[in-house]
Amino acid sequence: MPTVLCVAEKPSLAASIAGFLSDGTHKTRRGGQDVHEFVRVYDGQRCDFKVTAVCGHVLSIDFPDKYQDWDVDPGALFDAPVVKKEASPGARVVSHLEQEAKGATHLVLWLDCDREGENICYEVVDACVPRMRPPPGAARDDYVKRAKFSAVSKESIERAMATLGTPNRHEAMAVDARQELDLKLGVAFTRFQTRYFRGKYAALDASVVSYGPCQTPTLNFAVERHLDIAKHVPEDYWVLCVTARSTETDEVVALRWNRERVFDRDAAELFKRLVVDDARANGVALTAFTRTEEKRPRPSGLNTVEMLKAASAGLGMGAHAAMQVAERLYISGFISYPRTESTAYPPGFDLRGTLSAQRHHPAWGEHVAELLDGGAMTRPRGGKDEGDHPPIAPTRSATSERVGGGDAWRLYDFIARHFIASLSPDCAYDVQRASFACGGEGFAVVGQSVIEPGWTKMMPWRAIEEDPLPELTPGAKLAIAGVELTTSQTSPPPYLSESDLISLMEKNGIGTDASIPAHINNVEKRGYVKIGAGRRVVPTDLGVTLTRGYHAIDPDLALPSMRASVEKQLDLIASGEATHAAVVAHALKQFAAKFHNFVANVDRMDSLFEAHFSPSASTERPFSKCGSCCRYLKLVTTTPQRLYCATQEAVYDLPPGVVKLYHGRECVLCGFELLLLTSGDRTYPLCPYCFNHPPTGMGHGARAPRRLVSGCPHPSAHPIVAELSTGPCPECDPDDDAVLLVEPVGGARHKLVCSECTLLVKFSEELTHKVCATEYECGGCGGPCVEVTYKREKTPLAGGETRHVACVACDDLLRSQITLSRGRGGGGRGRGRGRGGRGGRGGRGGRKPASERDQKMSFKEF
DNA sequence: GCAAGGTC
Repeated sequence: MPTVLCVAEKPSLAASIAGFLSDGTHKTRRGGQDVHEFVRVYDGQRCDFKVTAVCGHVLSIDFPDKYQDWDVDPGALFDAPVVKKEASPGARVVSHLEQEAKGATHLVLWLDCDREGENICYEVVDACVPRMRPPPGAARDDYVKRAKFSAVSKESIERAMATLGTPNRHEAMAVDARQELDLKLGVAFTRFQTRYFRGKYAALDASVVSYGPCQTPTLNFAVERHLDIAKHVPEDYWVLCVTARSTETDEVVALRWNRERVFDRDAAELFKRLVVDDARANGVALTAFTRTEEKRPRPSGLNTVEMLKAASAGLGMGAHAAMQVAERLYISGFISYPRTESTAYPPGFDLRGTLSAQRHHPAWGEHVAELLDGGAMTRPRGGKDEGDHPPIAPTRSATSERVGGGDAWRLYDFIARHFIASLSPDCAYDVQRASFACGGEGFAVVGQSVIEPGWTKMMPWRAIEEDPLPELTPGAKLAIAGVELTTSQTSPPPYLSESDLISLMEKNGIGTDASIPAHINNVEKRGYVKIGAGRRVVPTDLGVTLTRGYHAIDPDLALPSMRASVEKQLDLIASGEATHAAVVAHALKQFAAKFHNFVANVDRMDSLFEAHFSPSASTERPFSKCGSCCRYLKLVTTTPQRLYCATQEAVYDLPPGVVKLYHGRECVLCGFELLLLTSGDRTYPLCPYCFNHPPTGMGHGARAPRRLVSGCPHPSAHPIVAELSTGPCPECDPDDDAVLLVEPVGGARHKLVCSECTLLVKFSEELTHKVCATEYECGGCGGPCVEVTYKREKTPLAGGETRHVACVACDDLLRSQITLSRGRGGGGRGRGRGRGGRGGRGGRGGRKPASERDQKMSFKEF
């Protein structure tokens, strides 16, 4: 008799399928993998049927042995071959398939109907076909068939059996491509990072510094929130709290201010006065009062992701742990298959039967009986049937003792309550909304009272809070009971909850319902995050440092968008629009380029690591203010010297030289505290942010912003330079945009230095107190004037006057007091720019760049 | 020692 071998993706499915196809007459041969046997007509003749299963993927991809050595250049992995090996050799799945395929005439593939299932089809085919004995002359497509089912129900399985097709090679190839790309990208980066950082930082106690296209974006979500918290600057705000008393019932209600809050104290006090005055004279006017019946809809069916979110947020169970508990409940027969994307039950699902099983439960049996007998039972709301498995439901009634108490009971309790709730009526409640006006300000208050609790009886934590408003008549006046101005500060957002993280991952296509818990577990295991109180995900120093590093080198490495773009390319393979080879080659080329760029610029991540993991971290001291978070930057004095923002994990390189604070002055562009850089015998203003991120639009036309000579790297067009500028350097080529600057040194300010050449213009040290740039133009030559302040006792001006505004080129007095010389100049130019920090900030301030002023003057005129 | 995806 011909033999039909059926292979499902998991043992539970094999049992269900055998049950449906044999009408329960199958016999089960137990073993490592169960085989269910029966006789049934196939293709017009009676056949022996054998239904068995694999356990997910049979094979898994890896590098050949010679690439297992970590001494191999990780960059070479992108071009390395890949091999498929048995996924779990201990399970002996391949030999089981070979054994059962021996002599079989037909193979029917019952793998899950998704891309991964399509790929497993071919893994099964490769193991089985060589051992089969197909009918003579039959083509492969005639004896290897794919069953496509949209639900695990008798109808759907029978329909699949009647409409067998062939496996989809394109979809399988898309999975092959994903496997190869994930492997190469992940392993190359992981090996490189691990070796690089572990060798370098003794304080880093991580055995593996892993990278992965899913785990890294997962970490990135947690770090993004961490940085939002770190850069939060508390802001004072004021809230007008008004309580009114109903003159009819004497009840007091607290009104909510329509402005909610204001950030200006004077404004808040003004509003308060207006309200107090009007309230005293006229009371509070009720401008509107409405009453509406609203519904809180019952839940739809429970899928895996929703279950994990609820377990984490409501039960305090980690996603990974919850999944393990769910699996145990499933194996023990208490709940249905816990891995599903569907939130709607398939048409044939026996909802009433499943509910009936709970009729005598001590905790909720009464409610269930009401639903069943009182005709109140409904279908779950909306939802989507993804065709994989029905939503998660209890399969039999159980008590805490029966399931083993603890987490198993808490999860079972939740699943059962959710299921019963989804079949219960919606919750109906009455909402009362009242609007008030007083002193030109609007106020509102909302109350609610339950009409019919419906499903919330089963899930009391989601019940409507009873909080009705007193009966109010529109047009009524209320007496004021109190007006108070309360002040508070804005607070940062909380750390991401695990439940939020799961939502973000799902929304951004990071991982699947089955792998999301694994990724979260991964980043925790690797020491990138810690799960804090309330299951909030708090990144560690290592996690923050790595993520900030990726952002400094190539943000794509950490952002979820990279995964999304790869998925798009894989879709092209699945739809047959592109070949596996073309897509893999293209993506590998991109990845390899990213890898080499990462290696070339890894020192940017290094700077961040040093701050946390090297002994030099202790030598940092608070120095100048960060314009971004308003906290102090730390000056790291080890070469190359740099400023480090601990709250934002940003590093700002500084050029060589001695840095000092510039009288607490701030850069008008970015708000960073300005520094004075002394290099050689000159001192220049320096903005640490603009030095690393030269302001755009501050250059001259298409030319990049220039940097000043003698070690000062600041763009000459920057407003702080313009502020000190006294006009073009008379010695330099006008095209060089060289400007004479007042040397910004505290105390004796009596030198002008050229921004490009080594020219020094010194005012008499004996007479001069200080020299400043001004906006005045010289009446003679049209050039800028300087303001000279003479020492009181030495002033050459009549009447003891000390201020003298004049032009250095035209004014005889000034010309007699200056000497020109050549300075030593400073060191070389600053190091490369563009490390750490954030993108540029908008805003343009200060005066016109010095070079734009229409000024012609030659040295001879001096 | 390394990824992500199945599943137990």
